[in-house]
Amino acid sequence: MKQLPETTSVNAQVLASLRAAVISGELAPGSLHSVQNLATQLGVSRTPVREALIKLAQQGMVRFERNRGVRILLTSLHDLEEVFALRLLLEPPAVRRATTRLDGNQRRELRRMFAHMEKAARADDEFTMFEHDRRFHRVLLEASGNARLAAFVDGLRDMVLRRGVSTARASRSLDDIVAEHRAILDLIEAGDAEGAAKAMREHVRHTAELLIAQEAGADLGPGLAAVDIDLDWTGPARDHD
Amino acid sequence: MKQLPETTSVNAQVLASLRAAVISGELAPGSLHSVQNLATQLGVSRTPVREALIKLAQQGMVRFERNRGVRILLTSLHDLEEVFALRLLLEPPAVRRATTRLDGNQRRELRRMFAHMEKAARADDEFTMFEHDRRFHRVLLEASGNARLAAFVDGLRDMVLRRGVSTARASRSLDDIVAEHRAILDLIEAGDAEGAAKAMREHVRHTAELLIAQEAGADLGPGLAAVDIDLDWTGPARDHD
DNA sequence: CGGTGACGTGTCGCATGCCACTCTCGCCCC
DNA sequence: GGGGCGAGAGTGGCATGCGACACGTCACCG
Repeated sequence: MKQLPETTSVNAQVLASLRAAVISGELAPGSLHSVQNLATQLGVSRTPVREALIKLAQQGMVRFERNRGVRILLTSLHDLEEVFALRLLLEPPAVRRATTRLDGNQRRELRRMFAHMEKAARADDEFTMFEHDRRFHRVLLEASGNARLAAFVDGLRDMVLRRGVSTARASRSLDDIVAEHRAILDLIEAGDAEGAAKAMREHVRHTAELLIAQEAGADLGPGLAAVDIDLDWTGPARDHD
Repeated sequence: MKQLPETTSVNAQVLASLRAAVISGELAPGSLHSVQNLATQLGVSRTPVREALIKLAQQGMVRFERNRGVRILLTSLHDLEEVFALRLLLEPPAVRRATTRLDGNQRRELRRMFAHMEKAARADDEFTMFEHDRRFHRVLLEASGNARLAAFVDGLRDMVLRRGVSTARASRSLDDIVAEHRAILDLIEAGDAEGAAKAMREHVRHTAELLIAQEAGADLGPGLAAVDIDLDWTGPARDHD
């Protein structure tokens, strides 16, 4: 038997497909779909589709509307604020912790992800870039030793991807993004937990500001992207830099 | 028609029942159950039970084992560490934020929850006490304006309840718990965001230490509850007080 | 001509059928 | 008597049946 034991369940495949469809915008935000239709398109029955949608609903990507269909939820400005406020609270401490706990495999994996990011950036391959960006962050989160934290933050990224993938380019080059990750990686390699945490904080904050400014601009028309939002709940004294 | 439109779906009822059963220990940690059995006991079909279990599985309370049944997961020491590390990272900033954003209704609700806690403590009604404890925290989390944060932290409490409800009494009286909440409430009422955040931090940390020490004692035998755990990832310089 | 109500279509939520797989237990062979 | 194996019961995962409800349409009535 050469048949590999890696028989991914139908449910998992459907979940991946639907998640990708929502993120890519193939299922437009705000639109309504029936489970039956989605099931037919995916070539499976309604059950696994419904179960996958339940999971997505728990994550906040869709919402069931009784006897009407399933609504693809849109990512509002407030959603972005929530996501980045949480990432600002969680990722820097996770990196601080990860720096001292990283084992050999994780360190190697982190370097590998970063290398892929660099390569993708040189090739101007946006999709691959963000793919490994996400995995870079995930390795760090898992290295913190807190699986719940890792899963939660990783899930938050889905919300952002829908807005971010195709728009981030406008305001920040792929090289800039790589540079921010390089800073984080270097400080981790140097064992500077505090510096790495601070670098991560700046990275997340920077990303947040660009995305939110852009989103606000898109909502309110061009030119008035300066919205008064404070994402950073971290400390007692906040000075808007 | 006086029939209220509040017809809770079967799924929601099943979800509540199963969650309560897991938390109360009626479904013992580590035990295996079939969907068919649970459905029969609840008087419904397999479908809503399965869907509710999928939600619980996403939350980490149970796990599906193919062709074997549904495993009720146990809360390990490490799980408690994860939960409280997250609560320490999230709840103090949430309270800091909530203090300045609390509206009239929320403030009233907060006072009401606290009053119920006091009353339950006087009546030595542990269950009602923890019920309103949870709602007290939830009001605060929601007042922070971050719904994702509120939902996430509230979900984390399920993990703790299973261990906490029947054991917390051993090391801390209900009055002590009320006192910690009174401190938080007073500082919020006084508009002292920083103080309230600090009080919340101490409250969570205190709860964590008691539960974890107790759990570690239960696991390793009595007398060696002094386990080296640092939950607090918050800042650069940690001094174990 | 405008409003209203009944009907038809489409949908979810719940129930049930079906299949492949796992585990157990007892029988049969050695 | 002991050990291996096969049949049966039980399970989750997927497919499908079924009823109640929401909404759009259109005919009918005022």
